[in-house]
Amino acid sequence: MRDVAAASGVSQATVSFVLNDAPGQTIPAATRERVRRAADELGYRPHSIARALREGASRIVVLEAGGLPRGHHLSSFIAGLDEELGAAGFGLLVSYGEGVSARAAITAIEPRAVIDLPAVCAGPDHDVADGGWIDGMVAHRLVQLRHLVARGHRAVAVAVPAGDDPFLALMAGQVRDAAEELGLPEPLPLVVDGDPEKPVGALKAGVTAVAALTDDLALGVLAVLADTGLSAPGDLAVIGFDDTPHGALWRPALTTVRLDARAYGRRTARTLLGLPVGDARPAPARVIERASA
Amino acid sequence: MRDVAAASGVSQATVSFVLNDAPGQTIPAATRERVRRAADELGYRPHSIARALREGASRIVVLEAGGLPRGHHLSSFIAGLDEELGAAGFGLLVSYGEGVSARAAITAIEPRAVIDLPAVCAGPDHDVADGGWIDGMVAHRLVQLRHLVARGHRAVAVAVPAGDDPFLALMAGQVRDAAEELGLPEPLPLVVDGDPEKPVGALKAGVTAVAALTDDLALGVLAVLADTGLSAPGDLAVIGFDDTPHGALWRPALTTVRLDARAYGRRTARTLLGLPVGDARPAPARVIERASA
DNA sequence: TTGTAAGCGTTATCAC
DNA sequence: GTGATAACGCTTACAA
Repeated sequence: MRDVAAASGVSQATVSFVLNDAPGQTIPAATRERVRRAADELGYRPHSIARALREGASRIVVLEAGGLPRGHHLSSFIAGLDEELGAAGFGLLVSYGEGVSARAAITAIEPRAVIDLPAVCAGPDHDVADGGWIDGMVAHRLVQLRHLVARGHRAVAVAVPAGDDPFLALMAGQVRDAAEELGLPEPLPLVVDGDPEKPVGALKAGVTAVAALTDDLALGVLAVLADTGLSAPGDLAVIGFDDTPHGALWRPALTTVRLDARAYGRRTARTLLGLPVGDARPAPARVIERASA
Repeated sequence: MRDVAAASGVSQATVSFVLNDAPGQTIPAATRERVRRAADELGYRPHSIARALREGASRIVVLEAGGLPRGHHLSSFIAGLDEELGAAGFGLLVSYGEGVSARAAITAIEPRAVIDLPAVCAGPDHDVADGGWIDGMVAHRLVQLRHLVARGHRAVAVAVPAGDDPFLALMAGQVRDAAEELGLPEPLPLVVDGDPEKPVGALKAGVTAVAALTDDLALGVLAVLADTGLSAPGDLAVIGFDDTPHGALWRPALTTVRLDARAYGRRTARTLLGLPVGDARPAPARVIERASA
C-alpha cells in the first residue's frame, strides 16, 4: 500500500480511501484514477490479516452446518450464500462440526458473523437469519404430501430417525402441520432403525405411504422393505426430501422433493450484509419423480 | 497481554516468552509461575489475528479436498489431521472447492500450509505430503482384489467413471498394478455411465467380478445391474472401496474395503509440522463383507 | 482536498 | 534475567 501511495504520489490514507470507496471523502476523479491504476499495475492486494486486525474481525462469514442433513438442499443453500457473499467481497467458510482443530480454526479467524443454522432453526425468529427458509418449509412439505395424496394415499407415516435431533424434530412438526392443512389424519411416526418390524407394523396399521424427513431416511425405509421382501411403491410408497445424489442410484430409484435452497442462501446473505433482499425469489419446490412413489 | 504483564509485574515481552516457551530465554521458575497464573486468572487468550500479522501466516492449515470422493476415507483422513494439528495448536480447514467466497476465505486466512490432496496425488513425491497414503494404496487394492480371488474370481473388471479425473485415473493404475501382482489378467475397464450395455458387455467378455474405484461407482454398477434384471453377487460380484455410509443401505448391501486413512492423516500432519511421524502405524485395510461380493 | 499519526495485539531484537 | 521498543499492513480521526 505504501508502494501504491508512492507510485501515485499520494499518501497511504488517500489510497485507502480510494480503494475502499470511503464515504464522506471528496477525492477528485483524476486522483482516484491514478491510485486505481497504480494499485492495478503493482498488483496490490489488501492484506486481509492486517485489515482484520484493524477492523476487529475478518471479512469472513462462517456457516455452522454440523448435524444438518447433507444433500442438495444444504449445498444449494451454500451456493446461494456463496454468490452473494462473494460478490460483496466476503469469504464463506462452512463448518460441519468436525473436531478440535476445526473449532480452533473458526475461532482463530474471528469471523464477521457466524450463521448457526441448526440453532437458528430451533430459535423463535428464523426468518431474519435464514432468509425465510424454515418458515417456507411447511409449504414445501405440502408439495411432498400432495404427491402422495394425488396417488390416492391418505394414511401416511413420516419416517423419522431413531435418536432425537432438534432439527429433525422441527421438520417432523412441519410435516404434521402440512398433513393437517391437507385434512389428512395425523401421520404416524415411523422410526428408521433397521428393524424390519417397524414398517410391517405401519403396514398393519393401514399406512400406505411414507413421507421421509430426509432422503437418507427414505433410503433406510427402502432398505428394510427390501429385507422383508416388500417393495416400493407396490407395498408402500416412499418419498424422500432433499434429492441427495445417491437417491437416484437406488432401485427403486427414490422419488423425492427438491427445493430451491439457493434463493434462501442468497436472501440470508443479503440480510446478513444489511442489503435489501432484492429479487431473489425462491422457485417453488419440485417433486423429482422417480420410482419409489 | 498488557494486563497479564501488569498483573504479574513483568513486561509484555516476558509474558510472551513464558507463554510461548521461547527457547534461549532463562526465566526463573517463580516468574514463569506468576505469569502463568495471571494469564489464567485473567482468562488471557492470544489474539490469533495479531499473531498471524506478526508471524506472516495464521496457525491454520487448509486441506483442499475438491474432487475427491467423499466417504469414510476422506473423513477419516481428516480426523487424523485434526487430531495432530489440534494437539499442536493448529487449526484445520477443509475446502471442497465450493465457490468464489470459499476461495476468498482461504486466501484471506493466509494459511500456514495448504495440502492440495488431489494435486499431491498427481505429483511425483506423494509420501512427503500425504503420510504415505497413496504409496500404500496398491497394498490396499490387493486386499480388494484378494477378496474377489478368494471367491474364485479371476476375470475382474474395474469400474471407472465416465469422465477423466486425474485422481481416479491414478487409482485405476493402482488396481492394475495390484492385479498384476496377483497374477491376474489385466482388468478391463467398466465405464459407469448408466448404460446397461456396459456390464452386459463385460459379462459377455467373461468377467465375473467388478472392483470399483469408489463406493459410488460400485453403487452405479449395482443400479444398472438391477435395471437389467441381473443381480449381485450371483451374476456379477461387486466390491466397492471407501465404505460410504449409504453403501450399507443398498440392497444387496455393498461389500467394500475400508482403510485406516486416519493414520495417514496423522502422519501427514506430523511431517507437515516437522515432527517425527512417531507411532501412527496405519492398520491394515479391511474388507467390510456385506452382500454384493 | 490531502497528509500525519495513532493504534489494533503480537513477537523479536536489542540494550540493560 | 528482564524490559523497552520497533515492526507487521491497514484504517481513520484529526490536522493542515
